[in-house]
Amino acid sequence: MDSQYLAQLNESQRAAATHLDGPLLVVAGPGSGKTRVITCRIAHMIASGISPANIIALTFTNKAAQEMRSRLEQLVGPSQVWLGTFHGFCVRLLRRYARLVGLPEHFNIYDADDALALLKEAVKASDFELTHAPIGVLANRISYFKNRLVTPEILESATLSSDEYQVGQVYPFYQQALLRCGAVDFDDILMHTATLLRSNQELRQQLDERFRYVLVDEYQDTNLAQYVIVRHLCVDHPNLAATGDPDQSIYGWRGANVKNVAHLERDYPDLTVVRLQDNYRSTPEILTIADCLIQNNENRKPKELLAARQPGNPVRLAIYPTARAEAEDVADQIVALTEQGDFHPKDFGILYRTNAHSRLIEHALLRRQIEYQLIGGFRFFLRKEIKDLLAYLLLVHNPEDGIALQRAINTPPRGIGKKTVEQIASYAGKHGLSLLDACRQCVQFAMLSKRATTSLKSFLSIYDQLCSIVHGPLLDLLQVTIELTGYREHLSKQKTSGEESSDIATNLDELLAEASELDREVREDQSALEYFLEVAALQADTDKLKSDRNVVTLMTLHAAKGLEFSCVYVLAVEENILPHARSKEDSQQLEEERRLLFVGITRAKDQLQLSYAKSRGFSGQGSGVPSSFLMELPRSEMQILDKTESSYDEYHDDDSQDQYFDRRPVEWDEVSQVGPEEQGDLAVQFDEDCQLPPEEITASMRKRLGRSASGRAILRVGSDFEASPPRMNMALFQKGCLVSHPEFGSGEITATSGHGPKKSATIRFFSSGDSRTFRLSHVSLTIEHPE
DNA sequence: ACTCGTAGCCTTTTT
DNA sequence: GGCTACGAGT
Repeated sequence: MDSQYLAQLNESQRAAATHLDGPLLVVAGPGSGKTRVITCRIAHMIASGISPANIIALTFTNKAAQEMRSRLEQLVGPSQVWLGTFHGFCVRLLRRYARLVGLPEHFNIYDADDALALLKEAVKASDFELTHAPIGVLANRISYFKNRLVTPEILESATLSSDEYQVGQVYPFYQQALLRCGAVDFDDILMHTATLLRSNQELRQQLDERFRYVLVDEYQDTNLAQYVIVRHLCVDHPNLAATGDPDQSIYGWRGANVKNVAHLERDYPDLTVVRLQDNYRSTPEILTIADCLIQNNENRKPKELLAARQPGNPVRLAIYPTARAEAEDVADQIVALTEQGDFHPKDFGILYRTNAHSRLIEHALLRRQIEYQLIGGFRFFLRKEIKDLLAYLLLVHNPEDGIALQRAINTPPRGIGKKTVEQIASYAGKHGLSLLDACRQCVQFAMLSKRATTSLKSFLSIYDQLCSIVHGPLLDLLQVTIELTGYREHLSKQKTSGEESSDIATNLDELLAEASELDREVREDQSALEYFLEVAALQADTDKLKSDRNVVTLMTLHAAKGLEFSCVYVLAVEENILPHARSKEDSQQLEEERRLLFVGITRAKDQLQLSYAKSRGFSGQGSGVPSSFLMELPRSEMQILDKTESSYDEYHDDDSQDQYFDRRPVEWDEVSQVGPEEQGDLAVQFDEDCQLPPEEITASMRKRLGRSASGRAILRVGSDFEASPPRMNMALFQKGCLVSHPEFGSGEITATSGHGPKKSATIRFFSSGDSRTFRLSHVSLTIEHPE
């Protein structure tokens, strides 16, 4: 029975899965069967007599938790194992022990919008001018503080750089405001929990005892707060099993600290480390590319990716004239591949750096009537109509919630304007009242205009009626809210196009459906309302991703972590986009960007295309410069699809959807030889006479990057190693040399560094004036002899 | 108090 | 290209 599922595991997987007591670190490369190991391990633990109630497994996303739960259920059926996200777990704890950290039990959870609104108020209240930092930056800084457990109190006694000074001034005000509203933001959820565990020994011991076996997934993405939480749960029972991959650490900007992985060895000297290096997901071609890329990270322990699969297709690097062409071609490819019947829509994942990049590809897919699901962007619960209604529920749940009140008080518009709210707020401030109580007193003492008083009365009456049914079914509560507020009438009055209003109606229905579903699944000891609000606050959009829908998936690289697709397209691999412009100053951040691309690449099972466009529609960004990461990839191992020199208009004519076929005259297997007309074009000139020390020659030099005169797509595969490997004298590339780069044109070498296969040259290009550094073994340079 | 128009601002990535 | 915040008009 035990052996049934253990037998499916390889040796190291089994070692990890059968480890019971004591600290364990599983370093699991992409596609190495990590989730399977975790679920098998839990199953094994239960089979070995460990009570499921003593086991907790923490993930970052609900999606990951669900995946794990369903796979565990396949093995052992429903169990009492605590399986959930960090945030979900922490909220549960905080609900129970709210008072220990100074929170009301019915605290509300603020999403980014609410938190930002509150921060704005706090900034106003603090009387500091924000001439320099935009509010968003401020919010990020505060978030960063919180993730590192820097409380306002600590901040007081700290010396701040001028950069941090402003944040230091505003942060305490913001935190006070949250407290007054009886609310927490996302970061508070972790920070308060860490505080709770740190300052309550007894409770800590209790929980340590209760959760004797702790599993943490994606450990490389834990921040200090999460580290502290986990650490405090694993003192008396140090049975912590962390799984992760430092190469997939992509949340440093959110305070995640890869060093937490290394700290495990410090904290637990008897740590058992298991490495899962066999990759069952991707073809060797894809893994080679991934490996070449990630090796460029200096700050990294070498790690191998061992391909378990048979060779497949080469990875493709596609170059497009415009972002539009990129989108259209990718869509064409998907049409072609699905029509051939080899792939289904659900096999495709289209990944990009920022949400904004989804637009063009969405258009392209829409026009071809390819169904897709877009992950990220705006979440369901962030929609205006949803938030409007939720504001009432939040207020009913927690009367202190000033942000919710301000949203609800005049939606739908009932004549309570800014001015009135200001008066109420100032009255509340003076008397130390919540906004809601201030409202009541203002009505009672008739302190406002008659009109405002009447409106306020009706608002308060709605509120009171809702409160009276708060313990009933959630569905009723929502429906009564809609009725009493006249929300539907309000919507129909709005001048929205038919399409939009039907969208909104659908959203409302969906909300009601969700509510009635929660009514059914809510546990006895829990308030349906509270549960609902938690779900609304903590459910990310990625969680709604449904792998059973047979549609193409679009999402950011971040959201793609943990997923896999047969065919992956990574769009806009361009300088200032994939190494994002804002991450280039700092080498740490740059490496994180590299890991991000690594994550993208390793999502692919069978086919992978990386692409960039020479021009990308809107202003400034991504001026068509390929990502420096692409320079780190061996062209010899890739297929180049260059669509830049063809006439895009011609290609783009309406009924030209077969263009993709037309322009792939060369099949995968036929591409080893170079046509005669192209030989003169060979990008690399070889000096046959020159004797080289062997280390000056690398396999990667045996490459050919070709492009036909007509500019038609030329496919090259560098597997023809036997075909007289040409030798190039790297010594020829010296400072002052004039060279030509296949993608950037002519330039001058301004510096060289390194030796042997690592030798690289810095080139200043004449056209752009930019300097870039290339590893010579990875780039095809032509030496230009000035005649 | 609300609606409509425009100018300036953006733009990472997410629980 | 898209949204938001702010301002003038009703």
